[in-house]
Amino acid sequence: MSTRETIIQLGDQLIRSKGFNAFSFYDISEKMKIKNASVHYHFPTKTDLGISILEAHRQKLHSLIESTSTKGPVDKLNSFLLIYTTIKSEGHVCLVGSLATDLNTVDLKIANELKTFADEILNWVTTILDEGKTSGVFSFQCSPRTKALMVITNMLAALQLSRLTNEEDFYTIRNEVIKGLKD
Amino acid sequence: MSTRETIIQLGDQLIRSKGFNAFSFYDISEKMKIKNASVHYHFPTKTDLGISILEAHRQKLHSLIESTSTKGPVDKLNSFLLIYTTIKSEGHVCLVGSLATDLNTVDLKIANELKTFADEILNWVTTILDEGKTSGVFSFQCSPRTKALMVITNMLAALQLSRLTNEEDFYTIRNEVIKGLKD
DNA sequence: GTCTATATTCCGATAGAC
DNA sequence: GTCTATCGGAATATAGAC
Repeated sequence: MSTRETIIQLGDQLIRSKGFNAFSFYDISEKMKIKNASVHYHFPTKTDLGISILEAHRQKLHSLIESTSTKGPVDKLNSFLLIYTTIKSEGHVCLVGSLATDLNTVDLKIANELKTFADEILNWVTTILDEGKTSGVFSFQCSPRTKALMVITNMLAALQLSRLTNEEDFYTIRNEVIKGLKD
Repeated sequence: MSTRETIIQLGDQLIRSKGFNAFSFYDISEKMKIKNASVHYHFPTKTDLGISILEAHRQKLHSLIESTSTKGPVDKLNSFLLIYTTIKSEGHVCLVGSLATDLNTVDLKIANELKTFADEILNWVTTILDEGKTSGVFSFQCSPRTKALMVITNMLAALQLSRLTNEEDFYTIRNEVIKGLKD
């Protein structure tokens, strides 16, 4: 992996473990055994790094949407839920949740990129649920978009709340989300 | 209101608008037209202030639980949901969500106080849903505690996600939470 | 591309006068 | 209880050598 990619990866982990305002370029340089100034060579400002981290997440999402495009709604939803299970196994929170709580402190460019990312996630899940409802593998009363909002908020906050109440609560919520698609 | 109470109130708003690591004692002193050092007189460390803010929230919760104790489950649930609607009207996120994403950066005392607060919220909502299920005004398949986890995660993340997708999505989620208690 | 060195700003915290 | 003044540390960022 290139230096640039490593910085993005470490920055991503730091945002999701400590928050955007709590991590520093030194945190990254220290782990890579390079100097602070070297990180600035690749990303002049912290905002530049934030944007690149968001772009990497969007790219990864686009790849996942593409690679699961021929599968059924159940498989697609499992792919979506697996994102959160992976994050939980790392003990972190998701990028959207972490940056959403810091929204008023980040550069407008980051805020806008984050909004685009959130919209893309919402649109994907809405499409999955719509397909599933049409084909009959999912059953719910409200609109696919509203159900997508419910599913996403359950998973996003499951990562945050289960840090406080009980780690197992994440899986309790995850299982109930799945059950909630068959009523 | 006393100086101490004003500091707590402003600190609370700052945590929920900018996050714990992004606000400073100067932010508070500036708005109160006093000096940085005066804030430190009331709260020697930032951790001390964080603890007091959490204690104030717990106290407020206890008062709400007490004052609604004679009401029915529907009224109690509306009181719970009103907390989030009020926060939304201010454009902020909730204290639990804000501090949960910063959990790895705060003093252990704050983390423990936050966990207690989250447990108290979960226990209250669980009790409300249990009462409602027993009396028949609420209907759901899973356990009251699991349903409480679903409701809380929906509301907590609705504040965060609706900042990004659409402000109206908060109310969409809120209404769907209510509908979800009558299936 | 990475380094040393440094400029600049900001923050948490404290000492001591009033 | 609030003030002035300041210390010490940390973080973002840049200049210029290698």
